[in-house]
Amino acid sequence: MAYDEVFLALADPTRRALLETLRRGPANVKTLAAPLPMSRPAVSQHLKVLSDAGLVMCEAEGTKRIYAIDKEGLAAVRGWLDTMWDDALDAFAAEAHRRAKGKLP
Amino acid sequence: MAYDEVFLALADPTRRALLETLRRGPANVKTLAAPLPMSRPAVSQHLKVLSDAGLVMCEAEGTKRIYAIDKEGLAAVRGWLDTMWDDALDAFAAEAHRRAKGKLP
DNA sequence: GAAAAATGTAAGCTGAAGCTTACCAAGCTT
DNA sequence: AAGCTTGGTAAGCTTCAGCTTACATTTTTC
Repeated sequence: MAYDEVFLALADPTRRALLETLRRGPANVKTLAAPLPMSRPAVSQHLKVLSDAGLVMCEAEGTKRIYAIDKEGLAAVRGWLDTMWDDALDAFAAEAHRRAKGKLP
Repeated sequence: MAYDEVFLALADPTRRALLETLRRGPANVKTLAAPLPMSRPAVSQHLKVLSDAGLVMCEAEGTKRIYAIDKEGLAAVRGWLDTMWDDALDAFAAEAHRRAKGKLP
């Protein structure tokens, strides 16, 4: 799993807006592009980035492409954050203990 | 809270590497820069981005600046992801229900 | 107080991300 | 089958992120 792709995908506000729309359920490209202040091809490009990152998946339905959130990508980010969070808590506790024991600031 | 800054900060592999080092406890700039394949000023710039995003905090100690993980930034990202996750689960369940009830694919 | 250590900042370069327009492909509709 | 709808892709432009070198600043040390 490439964290680089996932975080880079999440770094763009337009792509996060797309995800927030898809939060409520699947949608096709035209619907997704409608409220956004940019051209439809731009939205297609954003969707490709999200798709490559594993954050959304696509299913053809006639001429339409129905996009939906792919939980795998989100799970990966959650895992990374959880590890970071737990270790940071441990390090924080250890640091506090070290300070309380040794040199008081 | 500016998600833009946080996600943009996390999008860079060097900055994630810095966070993974800080996971194990606070460190100064020289120590953080040592294993990285770039100049020390570059690392300083990365630390500024992380700091602006609220992901790390800094404390002066003599001429040294001790950087440490700031849990607030991480918490913000976790919150965003959790909301996304929960809503995506609901939407997924609703979609499955809709399909099972109405037109079977 | 002069030299050294640690670090932030400015200026400049390079590559890549994001947008647009134009074009192409595939499926409905009549 | 001719035309409309939907949407992916290519080429080109512009802006910005990230790196480097050079310089300024602050605190410690001798």
